[in-house]
Amino acid sequence: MARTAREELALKLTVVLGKAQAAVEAQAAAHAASHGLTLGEFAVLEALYHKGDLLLGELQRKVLVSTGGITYLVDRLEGKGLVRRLECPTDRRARYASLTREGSALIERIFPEHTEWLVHALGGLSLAEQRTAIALLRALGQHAEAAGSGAPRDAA
Amino acid sequence: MARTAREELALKLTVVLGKAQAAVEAQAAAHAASHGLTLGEFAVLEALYHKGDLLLGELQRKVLVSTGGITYLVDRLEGKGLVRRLECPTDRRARYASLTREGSALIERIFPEHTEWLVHALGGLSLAEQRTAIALLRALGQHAEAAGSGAPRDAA
DNA sequence: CGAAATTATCTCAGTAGTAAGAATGTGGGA
DNA sequence: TCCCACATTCTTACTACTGAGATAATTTCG
Repeated sequence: MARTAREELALKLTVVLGKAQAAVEAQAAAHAASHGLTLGEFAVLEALYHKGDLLLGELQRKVLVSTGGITYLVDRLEGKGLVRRLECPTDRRARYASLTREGSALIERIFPEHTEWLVHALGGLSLAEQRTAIALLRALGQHAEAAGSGAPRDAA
Repeated sequence: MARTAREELALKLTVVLGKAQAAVEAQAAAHAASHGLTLGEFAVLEALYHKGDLLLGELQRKVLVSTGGITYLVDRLEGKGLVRRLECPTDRRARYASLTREGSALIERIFPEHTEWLVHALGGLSLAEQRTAIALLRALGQHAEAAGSGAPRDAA
């Protein structure tokens, strides 16, 4: 029942991938929390900051939450006065999410800080190593996502 | 306000790290769910399978949940008849978590499948690339975790 | 010994999120 | 035009988990 090298590597890679991501996410979450935001809220503000007003559906796909989740997230940000909903002139089902003046000022102020935190957190790798890691993780992610449809040895 | 290469890389690395991990986790969760388990439940069974009976505190640190979380997880597994609590003979506060016969049979059966799913999900990288990724992610995780105490430019 | 600090688990209220389905609106044929 | 499939958001019930504090047992040490 000896485990193959391939299996050994897969188990180890899964573990270190999870731990590395958790550690980086914890850093990012700590920074967001220091401004009273969750990571999801930060992600919404950041998306609106860099892309301008977005339909809730577009935002939902960008932030990677469920449809119920984006409603909940935007509700919270609206409650904090950072985001508001705008009607869509061409489709009465749809709503835009849009930064308020306060939301815009907040994200403009804290996004550079956020970047600094990430630079700090990722400082364990040289720039060249980071480039290598990006390439490997991109390939890994794309393959894993594609593998999503279909179990191993699936005939489909 | 040009962004430095270092900042650009940090942002990109954070994104691809998160996506890659999410894609792999989704695969692992899908496999666990196909046997009626959450990833947390699977992790508990796996830990007990490979390490033998563990105190709840040991298990909690291994599975990376809060103290309340491990109580909840073990409650669920006890409800499913896969795990039972045993008293500790030398410390009346403590309890061991221990696989039942069914729990043992289940994890013994599905752990190899789980490994296969991971091998499949990680197949986007060659074995050599996986070794490189493991080394990089290990360094990344260790540094990020250590950076946990102390914001960037923190004097502490 | 006995008080204080520590450790181990559990309880409880709250949180961020999912999933399914309802409500509403849109647009393309027959 | 009317109908129907689809798109978009919201609602509701639920889930997995956290964090703070409660409880109880153990260890430390004056």
